[in-house]
Amino acid sequence: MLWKLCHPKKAAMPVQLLKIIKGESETPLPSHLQKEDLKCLQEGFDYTNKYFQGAVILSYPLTKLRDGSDFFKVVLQDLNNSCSRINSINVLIYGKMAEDCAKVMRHGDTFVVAGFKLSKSPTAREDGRHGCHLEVSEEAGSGIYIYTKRSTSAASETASVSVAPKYVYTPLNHLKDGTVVNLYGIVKFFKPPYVSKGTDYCSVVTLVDPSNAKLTCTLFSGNLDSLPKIYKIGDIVRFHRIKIREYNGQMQGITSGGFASLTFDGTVGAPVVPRTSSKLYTFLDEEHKTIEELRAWAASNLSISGPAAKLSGVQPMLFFDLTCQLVGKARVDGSSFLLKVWDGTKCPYPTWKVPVEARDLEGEKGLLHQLRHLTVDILVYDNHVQLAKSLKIGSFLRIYSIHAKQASTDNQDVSHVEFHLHGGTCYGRGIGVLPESNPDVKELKAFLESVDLADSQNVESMSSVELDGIFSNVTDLQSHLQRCQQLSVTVLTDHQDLNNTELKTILNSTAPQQYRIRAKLRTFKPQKLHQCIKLFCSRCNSLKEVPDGSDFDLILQDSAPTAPNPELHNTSWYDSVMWTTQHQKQRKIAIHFVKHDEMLQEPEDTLLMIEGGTLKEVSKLSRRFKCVIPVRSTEDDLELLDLSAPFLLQGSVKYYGCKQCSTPKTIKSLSSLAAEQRPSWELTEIAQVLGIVPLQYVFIMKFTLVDGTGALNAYLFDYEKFFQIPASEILTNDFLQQKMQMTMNTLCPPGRKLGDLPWLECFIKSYNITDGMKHQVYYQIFDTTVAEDVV
DNA sequence: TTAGGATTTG
Repeated sequence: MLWKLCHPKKAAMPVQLLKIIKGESETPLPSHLQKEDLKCLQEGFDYTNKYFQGAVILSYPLTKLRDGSDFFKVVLQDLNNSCSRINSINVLIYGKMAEDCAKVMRHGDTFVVAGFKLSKSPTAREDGRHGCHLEVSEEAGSGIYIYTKRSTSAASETASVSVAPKYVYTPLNHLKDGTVVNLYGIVKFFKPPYVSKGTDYCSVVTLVDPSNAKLTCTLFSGNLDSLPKIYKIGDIVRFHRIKIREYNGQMQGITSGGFASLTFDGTVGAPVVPRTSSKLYTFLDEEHKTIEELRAWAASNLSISGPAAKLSGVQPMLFFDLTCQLVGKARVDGSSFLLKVWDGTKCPYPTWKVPVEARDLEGEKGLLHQLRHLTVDILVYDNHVQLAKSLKIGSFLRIYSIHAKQASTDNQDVSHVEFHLHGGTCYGRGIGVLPESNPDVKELKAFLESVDLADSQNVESMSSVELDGIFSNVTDLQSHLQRCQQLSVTVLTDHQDLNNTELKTILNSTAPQQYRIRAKLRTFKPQKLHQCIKLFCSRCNSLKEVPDGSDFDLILQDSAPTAPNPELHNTSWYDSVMWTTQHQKQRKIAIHFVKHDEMLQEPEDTLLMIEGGTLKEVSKLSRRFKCVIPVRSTEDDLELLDLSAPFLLQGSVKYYGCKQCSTPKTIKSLSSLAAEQRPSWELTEIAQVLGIVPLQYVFIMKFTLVDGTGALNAYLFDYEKFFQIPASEILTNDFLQQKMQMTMNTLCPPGRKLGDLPWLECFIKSYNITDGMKHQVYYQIFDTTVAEDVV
């Protein structure tokens, strides 16, 4: 059966039409609805989840009530009870539904009325119909489905038209005991679905909304798929037909018949795509707006914690949520089960390995071996075992509230970290499977693909037990180490035909010249590696320190009092949204989404400009969108902030402009890029149209090289080539920092005698610097890179 | 029916 959802073009139209294009003549009704026969209809019963079906035998003209609203009356005959004395009933339709029904309905159509109210019919004596009539309206959450035999315009296929119910949503501070309601809420806390002690899965969800009321819901379902697909705090849910009860003096939500949910990403600007297992649901433009409003409210009124921890950021003794991929799993005993997972980063502490029988370990052997230094063992207990067993190798998981337990082994003083998912569901402890479409999974997948597996196989980081597994005997191991010591840990990317020159010869020669050398790295500066990253202007050749994030925060705070100028909103080349925070100082935030061909692009391709945002908000947006430009309003255009602040953020990288060389232009200049065929939003292009000379991130280090004939200091000036790490990314990437630290440990292993240091093959050039009367020769490393088996 | 938020103690 093929359903087509015809979305209303304008938000003003409150109904949605569903048409069947091909297939059977009968349309399935929402599964929570139960059929009620005419003879069973009795006053005083709840017909919220019931429906009555009959043929239209009579209809009255559409009229208006005194208050101006529409009213429409039809008579339905119960075809199953055609021989009963009373076989017809009046249906009174109010409001917008009346108008819609009058428009589409014809005599002979089959009419389904769902979620109605039953009242005494004042005309029963005269018309001889049922003693009660049905009352139907959008406000009551009613639904009307009309089946018709009429042919459609093009083909004579069976078409059915239904007027979908319009739902009324109750704010969380207006909930009453014993009612069944529809509601929206922002997830403040949740327990991912787990196996209850009864027959169903259970999920506990606590919601908040702008009324500031809180509601904890206990949801049960035998079908895992029909529980809300919540992945993180801050997600937004829409619940239909949730029952409200009082428990311990507080309102509580609980699943009732016909419960249905939609879940949305709570991030401002993210696509509004509902997550649901239901194939048939209503979602109107109006509701789209509700989601956007809730997102904006949450962004300014709730503190939703940042990204979850990576293995590289594990803090011993604490609990954390981990987004990861399942590589292996194994049975341990009746009450515990082992999951082997990775997230591409390396845990900085020694971690335990749970001993299991090789035959019990499920997963691809080759991959398990290849990733052995990056995977961690998570032991899950009790109620989590059943779910853990059912997980598929390769799937992406979010494991909530893992305990990083610090422990030491009896025979060793060295402590290690153990990962436990204890029994119970306190603090949302549990396991959730994330779909591949999840943005966090997409990001993780891309990262996992970028991980160079050679990184983790550095001999330095292996224990002797692990080495024993690779080298079958001690002789093998020794010869491997010797080979490592003789081979160069760096290689030339050019000039391989040149012969080596001794350092003594170079020191005694005039500059400028170029040499190939073979030397050892005795020491280097700075020892604190983060200090070697600088910003470089290639126009004026100046070097600057990378500003601290707090500088940027201050600039943002300083510009916050300049309120966004509404006259600059929604131009031909960008769409704007603005809202005001509700806590403390009322702060106005505006986001301008740059369009292409009058359309918004996917977030990952979108450039946006933000006014009034905090550091946290700006950083969050830059992770989701391609480019973020912080701006402020003037009278006639948006402008960049002070050049001490980044003029552009991409992912976690902040790009700065040279204060000496830049002449910032108005933001309007960007519209020329937006109009391009395929705006690529490249840093250099954006900088150019904005009149900015961008500063480049570089590694600057001083290497003290020795070769037995002499020692010289050579500078390393590198964007990416030498370490094979982009200088722009290392400051915000733990993994790259570890990688660089490991590389330096290999080039210059701490605590080694000179004779035990590895050889470096380098290309250097000498040059003259004259500072006043002082003349000096300097050396710089170039066309050299760290050897592949080192990084 | 189940759970009803508020870390296991392996």
